[in-house]
Parts: sequence; C-alpha cells; structure tokens
Amino acid sequence: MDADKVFKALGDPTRRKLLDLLCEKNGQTLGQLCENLDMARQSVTQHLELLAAANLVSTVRRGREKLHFINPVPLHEVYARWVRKFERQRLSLLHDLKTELEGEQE
Amino acid sequence: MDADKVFKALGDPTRRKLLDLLCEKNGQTLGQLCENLDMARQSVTQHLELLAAANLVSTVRRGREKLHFINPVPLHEVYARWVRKFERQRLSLLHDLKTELEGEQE
DNA sequence: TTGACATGCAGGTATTTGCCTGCATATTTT
DNA sequence: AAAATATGCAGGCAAATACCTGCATGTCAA
Repeated sequence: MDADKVFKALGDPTRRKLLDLLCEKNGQTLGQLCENLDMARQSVTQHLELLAAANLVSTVRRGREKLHFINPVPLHEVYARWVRKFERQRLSLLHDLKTELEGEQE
Repeated sequence: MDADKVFKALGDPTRRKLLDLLCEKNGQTLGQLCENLDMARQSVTQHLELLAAANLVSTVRRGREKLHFINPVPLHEVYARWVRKFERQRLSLLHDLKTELEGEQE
C-alpha cells in the first residue's frame, strides 16, 4: 500500500465526497457520480483516477459504462499503521508540561 | 474541527514526518525539527503553520525558543467521524456483484 | 552592550493541482 | 446504419503549493 497516495487522495474534498457517494451506493457509473458533483465530467474522471491510483476505488467496465466500487482496505491500513500510534500515545508527561507553560503565558 | 484542514495537513509527507518526529519526542523546537528534515527552516515553519491551523500541533513560546506539541485529538475525530463508516460498511452485496463482473472480463 | 542564537516576516519562483473545452472512440438503441 | 449515450484522450490555464533567499526582530549569555 502506498500511504502517500492514500493521504493525497483523501486531501481533496471532492474526492472525499466521491467516496461518500460510493459509500451510499456502491458501483455507480461515472455519469451517476457526475450528477452529484457540480463540475465537468472530465474533472470527476481525474479525481476518480487519483482514487483508483490509491486503490481506494476500483472499476469494472460493463459495456459502455464504467462502474466504480469503493475499497475500504487502504483506509483501514492507513488507520492501523499510521493514525493509531498517535491515538494511544502517552503524551501525558510532556502534555502536562505544555499545559503548565500555557498557563504561564496565556 | 475542520476536517478539510486536517486532511490537507496530512496530505503532505513532510508534515506527516513532522508528526512522526513529534510522536517520538514531543515538545521539540523548530530548530530541532529542522535537523531531521533536509530543507530550509522557513519551509519547515510553513509546514508547522499548516499543522497548527489544523490543530494537529500547538506551540508554546519559551524565551527565544518555540516548542511544538502534537495534538492527537483531530486525528481521532477524523477517524471516528469519517474513516470509521467506510470500515464497517456492508459493501458485501455489491462487492459480490463486482467480483462476479470482474470474473467475467479478467 | 554586544555577539550568538532562535525565530519571524516578506517576497520570489517552479511545480503541482484542479478545472476546463474540444474532439475521439466505443457501445447501445432505433 | 445512424443517432444517442457513455466514456477516453489531449491540451491549456489559473490558482495553490512547496520550496527558496534575504533581512528583521527578539532573547540569551559573555
């Protein structure tokens, strides 16, 4: 998994909205997704390409349509490998120092 | 919490490295952080400003130094409010459809 | 007080990004 | 086959981004 691509992909609100849309209804076509995204089709395509590069979305061709499916695995991996360690960190010691110092000056 | 700022802040590898550095040793000065980040001090400052804007880092002045502290709360909030719903989603029905369709063409 | 040190401020530039339009291709429908 | 539909490809532009350098300010120590 390329964590950088995942974070980059999530860094844009349009792309997060695309994931939201696919979360509501998986397997939507490009056209369907465009209906909810006040911008040109080609822009949506580019966003979807980035999501696909991050492996957050995979596609299936069905005739002239292209169906888009969300893949939650990279999200979970990013959380498990990266976010988690910040959550359960014992920052308390230095956090107390910080709070103390803040009390001095604020 | 401004989720957009948090995602934006996390979208850059340098800023994630800054969080990593602060995770290893909280309360570091700008100078200390620069030592680990092969780029000009001013660039690091700008990255730290973005992290602060996302409330991922808070600072305390101590004399001529500026101490940087990591704040894991926005990370947890982003996970709880946004990432989580993708993890425990029942994408199975349509996922099965997708798998089936993939089988047809691949 | 003077010099060394830590950071702040103000631009300047090259690259990336997000968006667009115009035309091409592929598939279905009539 | 021809028209309608769904998507792909190529290029172009403005704004944002990630860097930088040079100078200013504030703080500590000799």
